[in-house]
Amino acid sequence: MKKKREGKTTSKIFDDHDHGMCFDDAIEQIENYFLKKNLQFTPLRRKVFEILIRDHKPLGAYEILEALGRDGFSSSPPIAYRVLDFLMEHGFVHKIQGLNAFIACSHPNHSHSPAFVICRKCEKVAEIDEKKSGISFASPNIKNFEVEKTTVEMTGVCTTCSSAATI
Amino acid sequence: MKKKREGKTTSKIFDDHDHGMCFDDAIEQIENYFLKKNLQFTPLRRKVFEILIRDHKPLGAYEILEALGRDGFSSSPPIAYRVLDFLMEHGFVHKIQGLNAFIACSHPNHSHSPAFVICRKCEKVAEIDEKKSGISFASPNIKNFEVEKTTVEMTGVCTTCSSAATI
DNA sequence: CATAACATGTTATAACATAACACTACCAGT
DNA sequence: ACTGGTAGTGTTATGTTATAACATGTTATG
Repeated sequence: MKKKREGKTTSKIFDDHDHGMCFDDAIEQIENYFLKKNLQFTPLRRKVFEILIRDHKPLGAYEILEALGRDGFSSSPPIAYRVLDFLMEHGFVHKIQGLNAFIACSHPNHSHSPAFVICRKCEKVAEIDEKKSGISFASPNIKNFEVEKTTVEMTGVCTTCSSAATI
Repeated sequence: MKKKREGKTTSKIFDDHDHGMCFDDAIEQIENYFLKKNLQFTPLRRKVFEILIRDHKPLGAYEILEALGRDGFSSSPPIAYRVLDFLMEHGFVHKIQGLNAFIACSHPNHSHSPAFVICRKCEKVAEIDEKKSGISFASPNIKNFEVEKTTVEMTGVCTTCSSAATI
């Protein structure tokens, strides 16, 4: 394995929601959304989403595949990538470019341009609002260019990791 | 090839600098920087930088390797990745995460957090200032987290591509 | 029930990236 | 000059991430 993605520790910014609640809510929200949009929330799609929302940390496609395999699903790469693409299209999953990994959306009811804070030591990731981040997309439209999608990732070290150890 | 990276067309935002000038200036700037910092601007490093600044478009590591091979350098993967890492450390090259590609820095004299505008049709990329982008990092520091590096990429369609064809 | 659209399965391979080690050149201290 | 350290490059092998292409199954609909 190139990286471990274990997530030993935790910093405040990463803990501002009730995760048990988040899980149930998230499942309900995605169910409602799919119903409303007449999309199929198939067992495979449900499983992939559950794997992601359960851990609520970024998982690589091949980690998701392993989990699928353990749960009796097919685990050849296109399976994961297709479902992930689908869930991303509808905003329930985001890709963390800096980690080549995928994470369940923390704010599925907003139509938002997500921003992520990534600890390079514990690899915990928080999805944040523009407001909280101190970042602001005052006008996401640039002259002569129509922006369709924004990627914003902030990498650094969380308090817990920085206080815990030698850099 | 998975992708072509041809860059057929052009939109205003992508053309706001004199590229001939940019090339010479850039070489001079990097030379001065290396001199000042007592770093070696070796033939290999120079060549990689030239390849990138010459095209001034994002190139994949393996495209750079091909170019190195054509110019008589070794072209095994670590060669490119090592030099690219080195040039990135010093801010002369950036990685475009959305394309798994590398591009020479357009503003090497700023110490900046670059932002990129990427046309998903022609794959042209522009590096922009915070100000021009309408984006602003009002306070890149987040409570309980020290941001070391930001990734900002805006993907969409440039005017030329959108006016040229059916979406 | 035909058929179109969608979903999943499978094989193979492409594209991207790093580990580990070898070799050379150069410089500093003795 | 010898020694040892550092930096740069070269090489082999392999690890990791992602997609193409095609087959099969499943569902909704006329």
